[in-house]
Amino acid sequence: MKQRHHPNNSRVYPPRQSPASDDPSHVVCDHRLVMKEITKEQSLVTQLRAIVLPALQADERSELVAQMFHNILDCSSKAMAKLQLLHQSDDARDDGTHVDDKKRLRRIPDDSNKEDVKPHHKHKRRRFADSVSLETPVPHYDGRQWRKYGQKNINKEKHPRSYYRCTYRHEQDCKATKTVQQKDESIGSDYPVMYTVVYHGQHTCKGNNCSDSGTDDSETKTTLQSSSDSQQSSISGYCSDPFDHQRSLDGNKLVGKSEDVIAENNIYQACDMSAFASLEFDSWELDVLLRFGA
DNA sequence: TTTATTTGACCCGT
DNA sequence: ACGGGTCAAATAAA
Repeated sequence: MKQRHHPNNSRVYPPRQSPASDDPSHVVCDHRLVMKEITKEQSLVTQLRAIVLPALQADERSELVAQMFHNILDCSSKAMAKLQLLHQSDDARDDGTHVDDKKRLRRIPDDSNKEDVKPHHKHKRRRFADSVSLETPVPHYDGRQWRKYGQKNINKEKHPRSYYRCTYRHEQDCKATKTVQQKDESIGSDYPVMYTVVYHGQHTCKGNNCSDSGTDDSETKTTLQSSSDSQQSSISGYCSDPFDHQRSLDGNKLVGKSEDVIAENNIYQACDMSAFASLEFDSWELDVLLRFGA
């Protein structure tokens, strides 16, 4: 490694349409707005949980409170999952196109035989049939193991964009990738540096930490109690720092080091994980965060 | 020695 | 031609 890595950015996937028109596209905007609000709500609830639970005595009441927090987050996660389904079906209706660029729509041509025409091609250009973007102060802590494979300076962006693919890409042919880009400015002075994370493709791997749960909301039903001790004990023992912990989960050893700014906002690191709820974010992971935040 | 990251080059879609 | 996603050799770290 020659230099510190700065996963970066600003908004990668802006709202697709102006809400001004009354064509069907405004529905997509509504979805985005609602999803954004739910994400905020999840974040706030998670933060509140991190504050409240440690303050309670370890008794039945605290368990009840923990369960209630979990239920609230679970509801939000389900709502988010449903909205994403709606959002994706909107994309699917969009004449075979999807947004992956702030300036234009990328077409998805049917070039299934193109590769045969040009066998010398070193690599295929990935075509993103599905992607989910979110903003988070903890871009690497999503419970998956990622391996960085590229970084680029993006036109008109202050910070370079980092490219990650699933660690099990080769072993298990998992096609999932993600890009991380730091936003130019924070939402507010009391908020940490935010990153836009865009996930492409579904995880098909089954290896360590890589569940194959997909976005099925039924997968989020594990209880706080039952899900925590079994898995997290083997993980939380690695470190006491949220970023070290994240590194151990991610397998991206460097990424955490460059985020000193975020490290000053542990509460956000520890709590603002709810944005991943719709991305196969299991409760044990939230639980781990909770402990760090405590 | 193995594994992960960096980074310039390559490739493709627009 | 340009912008951005990916590759892969070189390099660093464990």
